[in-house]
Amino acid sequence: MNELNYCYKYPHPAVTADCVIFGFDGVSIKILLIQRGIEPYKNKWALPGGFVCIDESAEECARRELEEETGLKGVTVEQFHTFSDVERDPRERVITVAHYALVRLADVVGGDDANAAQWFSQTEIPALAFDHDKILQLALERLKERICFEPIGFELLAEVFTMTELQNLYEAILSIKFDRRNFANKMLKLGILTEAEPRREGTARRIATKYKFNAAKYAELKQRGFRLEF
Amino acid sequence: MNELNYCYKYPHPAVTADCVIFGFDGVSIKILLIQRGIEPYKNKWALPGGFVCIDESAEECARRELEEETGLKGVTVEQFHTFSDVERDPRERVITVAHYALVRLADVVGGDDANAAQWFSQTEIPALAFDHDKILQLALERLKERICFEPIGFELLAEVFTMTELQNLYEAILSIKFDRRNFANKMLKLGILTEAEPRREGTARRIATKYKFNAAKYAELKQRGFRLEF
DNA sequence: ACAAAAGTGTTAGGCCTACACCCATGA
DNA sequence: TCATGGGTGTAGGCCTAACACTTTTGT
Repeated sequence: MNELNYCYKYPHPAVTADCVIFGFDGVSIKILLIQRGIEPYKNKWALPGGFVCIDESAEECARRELEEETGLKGVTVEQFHTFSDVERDPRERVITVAHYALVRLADVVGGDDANAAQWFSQTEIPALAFDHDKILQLALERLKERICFEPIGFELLAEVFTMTELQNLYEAILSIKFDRRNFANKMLKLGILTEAEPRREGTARRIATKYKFNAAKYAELKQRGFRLEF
Repeated sequence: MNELNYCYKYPHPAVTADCVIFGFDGVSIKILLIQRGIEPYKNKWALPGGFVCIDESAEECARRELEEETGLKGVTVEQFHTFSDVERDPRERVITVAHYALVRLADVVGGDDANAAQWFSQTEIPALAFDHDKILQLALERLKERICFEPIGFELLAEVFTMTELQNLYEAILSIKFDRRNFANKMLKLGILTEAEPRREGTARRIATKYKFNAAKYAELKQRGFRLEF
């Protein structure tokens, strides 16, 4: 079963799909890495991902590999760049379609098989296999750009969250501090948040108002040509 | 020379790089297509592009194919999406890294060999080979998004242009009408335009002021964290 | 002379930013 | 009681959008 059974008239590159998975712990952005069990780069940390099968799209591959390697199921991944430099992989020519996804930290079941999947803060990231450092850097840039124009941040928070949590998230991603009142005003004015529970009257002044992301309202606004900007 | 000399343990897809080339004739956006000389889809119109060689990146391939098929040299192309659906090509599994570029219409020398390269308005686009309709649609969307945040429009105009020409370009891409004065104010306030020639005094009131894009100033502003928005 | 293009300013409303004090809770 | 976090409003500046008339030139 080690034979070279698949033959072509011209050389073909191999194609992989890799995933940059972002999480948020309330303070900083985290990235999910796996430790490689095989050569090359054995024992090095790397982005989850693997070879695209002949009967699946890159996105399907990314989701499949993500589940196999980290236990994450049903994650919405989005491709952001294809890395096609010639010398990316010592074994053979490999082109990678890189994806990113935002997940709630709590959803990661932890390495359900031997694969060590682990969350890292941006400051703790070890040297990565292949050109995964480069892929990660670009993913971070895209995340910053994206969160200004699409309500992707909510995917990182619990379904119900406080304004402070949301602000912390924006501040962590963009590395900017916002004024508390201005942030809340701006965010509420967008009209895509709903108060999750009726505020309690009288007594509880200290308990923060809880919000939910209102996906239906966002979809409606977007259809009308509304452009989110932050 | 028809032998299958390149063999792998697992099946490999072929990878192509295709280009959506935009031009502007002063009124509408144009797209450069080539007529295919070979099967499949022989005689159909298609995006310029071709198979990525084993020793070149997707971007290098896009530029090479562009020159071979349309005579356009030294164009800056940018990838915008990778199309990896399984049934894209009847011959074999083909994954395409799609690129776009903006060029001045005048720069296209015209089909320098037998390849018929021709500009089409959006409304005249014929049925395209493969899934190139889909690729083109996405490129148009990206162009719209992009022009709001990056000064890419200038690549479509002559080096020196009038405010009206620039406005026509924005209106053509975004399908929006702007107020003449507001458009000019907003654009000038960005600080990335330079008057190209000193205005003539006295006599010529009717002759429009000519501008140039000031790339140096834009680079400087951008480095300071300035974000272009339109 | 007529049509087409270009030059020119103002106003009102909305949005952004910066900023300070009080109250409730938990340690 | 003290530190922390949350709730709340305003004023000034800037940007935006809406809007009309005049001049020049080419036909």
